[in-house]
Amino acid sequence: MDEEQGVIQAENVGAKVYQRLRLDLMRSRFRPGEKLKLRDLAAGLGVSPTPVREALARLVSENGLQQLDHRSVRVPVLTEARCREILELRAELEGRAAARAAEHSGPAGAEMLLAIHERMMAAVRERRLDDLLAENERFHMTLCGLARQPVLLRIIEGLWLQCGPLQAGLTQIRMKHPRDQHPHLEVIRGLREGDPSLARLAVQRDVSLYGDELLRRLPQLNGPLSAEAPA
Amino acid sequence: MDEEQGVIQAENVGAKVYQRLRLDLMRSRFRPGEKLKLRDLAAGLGVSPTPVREALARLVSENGLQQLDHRSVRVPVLTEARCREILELRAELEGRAAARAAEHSGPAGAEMLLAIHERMMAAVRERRLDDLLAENERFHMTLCGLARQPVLLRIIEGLWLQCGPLQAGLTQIRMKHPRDQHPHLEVIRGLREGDPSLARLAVQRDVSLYGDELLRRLPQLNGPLSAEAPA
DNA sequence: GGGTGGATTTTGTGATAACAAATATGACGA
DNA sequence: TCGTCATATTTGTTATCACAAAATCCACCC
Repeated sequence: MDEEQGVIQAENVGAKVYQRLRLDLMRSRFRPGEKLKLRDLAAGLGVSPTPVREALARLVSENGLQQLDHRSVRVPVLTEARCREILELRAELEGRAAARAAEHSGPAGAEMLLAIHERMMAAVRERRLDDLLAENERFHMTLCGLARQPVLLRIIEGLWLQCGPLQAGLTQIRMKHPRDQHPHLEVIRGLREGDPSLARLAVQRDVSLYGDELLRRLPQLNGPLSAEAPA
Repeated sequence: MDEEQGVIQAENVGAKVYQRLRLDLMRSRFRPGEKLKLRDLAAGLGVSPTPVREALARLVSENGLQQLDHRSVRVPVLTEARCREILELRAELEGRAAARAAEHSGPAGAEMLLAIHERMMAAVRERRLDDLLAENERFHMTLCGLARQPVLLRIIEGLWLQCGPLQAGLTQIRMKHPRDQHPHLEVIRGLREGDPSLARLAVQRDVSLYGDELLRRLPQLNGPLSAEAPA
């Protein structure tokens, strides 16, 4: 059940289901608008509805899922305003985390991030799109973890969770910057040189650059499924 | 079950229990370190353990409660570092919300806040300490609501939830600023005059002024109960 | 009298079952 | 052929139950 995603030290079934669904949402393994059915999920995971219900309740209260009509839940369909708000907050808060990371994480952190980034670029070259999304998520979460601010990290994870379903759009983006000027590399340089404001600006550039592209594609990312719902 | 706290439009029992516990935590109705027992809560609310368990799981995933040993949960006992982090983030994010509120909420918002603040001061004079805490919470949440940024509001609520148990310390603080220079009044002036940076600075002053006092008292706020746990 | 070992009780976990509401299905009639 | 109403199925909700692990208690022994 834990595949490649590192150790999950959840003991009870409810927490396991929660972490599994949460990570799947952050890595865009569900499509916006998709309705989640209790018994289907439970059967798929080989557990009873009770712990699944617990997991869904947790995700709803983090806005990782939307409560539809007091009965069913679905993967969020974001309005443009909400999506913009999330991206603004991500830029602000991930920037803050990156600056803090640059202050007191040595070059060790930079090397860790570089390894992740290179795995991500390999995934791009080889068209392994799921891995691309997973490595990108890992890059950002690792960076924010280096800030050693657990409350901030948790908030940022929550923001990723909320815009997770749209991250799939990243796989459609052909960015025009040359390979050796990817914002991630500037972030890494900021950490390596202990330059907080460089790190902050680079992260903000990454988020807003790709965020703007996602915003442009938002209708088509939501589209196929938001049309499916009312039909 | 809904007392004075405004309309709660939760339909299912689990959500009702969740909202009840959440608001009680934000308003410091529980003491740090207190262990929450499933069957006791259920009996007290006249429901079965199942929905209570759902509510507790939601609160744990928002860090409004701490998972003790993979079995029991307790009201958080905050370290100084964590408390400081929460207060820093509150200053930043509530400041951001206040600035946004000043930009596009007219004097109507200012009057609403003034009414809440005056109820709060009345509660101070008459030593109604629970009401003091409730009105203070209402002031901050109403202010942040005026920013019309639901994602940001939710994050700030989460931060209040996490430091809620410590807010009880506010009742012990005799602040030295004259009555007509309370930071809340400056916030209101910022809104009334449409001055975002005044509103931001005033909120930040409020949070850090009272936050510093709470930090000084943190050991004694945690103390009685964190001593209770190991004994 | 104090400490240790076992039994009892407490407490959380998760599956099942009973219920209710909503949705889907299908037949009948216009 | 299409709409409508009744029925059947699906689906979420919550209480109950069975179980396991932890904590408590009590007796017994040193």
